[in-house]
Amino acid sequence: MGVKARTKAADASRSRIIRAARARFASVGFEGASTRQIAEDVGVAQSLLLYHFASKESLWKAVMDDLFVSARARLDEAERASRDAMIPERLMAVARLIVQLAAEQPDIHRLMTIEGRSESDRLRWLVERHLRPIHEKYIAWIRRGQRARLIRSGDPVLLYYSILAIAGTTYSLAPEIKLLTGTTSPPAPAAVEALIRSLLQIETEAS
Amino acid sequence: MGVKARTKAADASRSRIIRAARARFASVGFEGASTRQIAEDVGVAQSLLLYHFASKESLWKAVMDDLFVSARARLDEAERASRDAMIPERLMAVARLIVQLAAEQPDIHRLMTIEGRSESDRLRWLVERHLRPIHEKYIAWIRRGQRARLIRSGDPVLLYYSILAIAGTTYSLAPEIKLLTGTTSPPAPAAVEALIRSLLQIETEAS
DNA sequence: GTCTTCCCTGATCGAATGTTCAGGGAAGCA
DNA sequence: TGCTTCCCTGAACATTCGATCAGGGAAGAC
Repeated sequence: MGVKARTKAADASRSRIIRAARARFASVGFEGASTRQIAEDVGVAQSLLLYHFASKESLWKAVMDDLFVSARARLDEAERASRDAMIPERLMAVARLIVQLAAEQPDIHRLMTIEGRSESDRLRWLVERHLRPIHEKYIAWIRRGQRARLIRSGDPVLLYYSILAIAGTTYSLAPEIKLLTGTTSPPAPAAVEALIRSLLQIETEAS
Repeated sequence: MGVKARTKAADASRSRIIRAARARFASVGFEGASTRQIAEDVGVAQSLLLYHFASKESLWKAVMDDLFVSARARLDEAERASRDAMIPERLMAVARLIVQLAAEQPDIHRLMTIEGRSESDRLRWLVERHLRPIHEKYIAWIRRGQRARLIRSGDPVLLYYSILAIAGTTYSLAPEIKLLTGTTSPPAPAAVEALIRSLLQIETEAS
C-alpha cells in the first residue's frame, strides 16, 4: 500500500491521541488530566503518548496547534467570503463561525477558558502563538466599526470577549444546563448569533 | 478570652483553608488541585485539611457552601431593594450585583465554569443544592418580562446564561487579557452592566 | 491542682502521577 | 533473503497524590 503505510498508521494514532487528549484537557484541565487515562480512552499503551509527543506538555501543545490550525483556516474562509461587506457584517460573519465552531466542538471554548484563568507558561505560549494574531485583528475591526459609528461604543476588548463568552458558554456548560433543565438539545446557533448582533447594536436597516 | 478561644482559632483556620482552597480549585480545578499545595498556601500541615474536612471532596463542598451562602444573602438584599420596580429593572439589579461579585471575586465565575463543563457527582450536588433554586427563579423572571414584552424574546435559558457569561468572562479571563493587552485594570462593572442591558433590550425610556 | 477536650502535626500507607528504557515485531529497502 | 527503520508495548523509575493514625500540647472544666 505504497511507501507510507507505516507513516499513515502512525498519523492515525497521533490524531486519535490528540482527539482523546483534547476531550480530557477540556473537561478536567491540564493538571487534572492524566496520560494514562488518555491512553486508555484511545486503547493504546501509555508510553505511546510519550513516544509520539515528548511530554505531557508537548501533547497539550499539539492539541492546541491542531485546534487552531483548522480554526484559523475556517476563519480565513469566513473573512474571504465576506470580503466585500461592511465591517459590522464582516464581524458578524466571523462571530457566526465562532458560534458554529463552539456548537460543533464545545471543547474549544472549554479549552480556552480553562487556560486563560491563571498565568502560566502554557498561557503565555498560547497567547503568543495563537491568540494574539486572532484577537488583535478582530479587536481592530471593532475599533474601525466604532469609529464609523456602526458598532456600539465602549471598550473593544470587553466587547470582543463578550462575543466569545456568549458564543461559547451555553455549549461549554451544556452538562450543567442539561442537569438543570433536562434539555438535551443546545440552542440553535442562529439564536446565539442574534444575541451577539444586538450586543454590537448592529441595526438591520440604516438608523 | 471567653469560652470559645479555641473554637475561634479553629474557625479562623477553617476559613483560611477555605479561602486558599477556593483559589486553587478556581485556577486548576478539583482534580488539578492538591491538598498539599493548599496546605502550603495556608502554612499548615496537610493533615489539618483532612482534620477539619473529612476529605478533599468535602473541602470542595465547604468552599461552595461558603461561596453561595454569602452570594445568596447579597442576592436577597438586591431583590429586596428593588422590590417595587418592574421586572426588567429588578433583573438588572440582580445582574448588576452578579457583575459586581464577579469583579470583586473572579474566582466565583471560574469555579462555576470549571465544574459545569462535565457531568460529575460534584456537578449534580452543586446543581441541586445551590444552582437550581437561584437559576430557576431568575429564568422565571425573564419569562415574565418576555410575556410583558419588556425583555427580548428567545430562549430564557440562553438569555440567562448569556448574562452570566458576559458578567464574568472578562474578570475570569483577566490573566489572559492582561497578557494580551498589557492592561492590568479590568473593565468597570458599569460598562459590563450596559452590555447586559442592551442584550436584554431594556429600553431606557418607554418604547 | 488533675482531667478532659480538641486543634494540630509528623510519619506513613497504598495508589497514581509523568518519565525513562529495553526490547519486540512488522513494514520497507537492499 | 537479510538488514534497517520505526511504531509500539511492558516494566520500572522516583515523585506526588489523598487518606489514615498515633501522639503532642495547650486551653477549658472541675
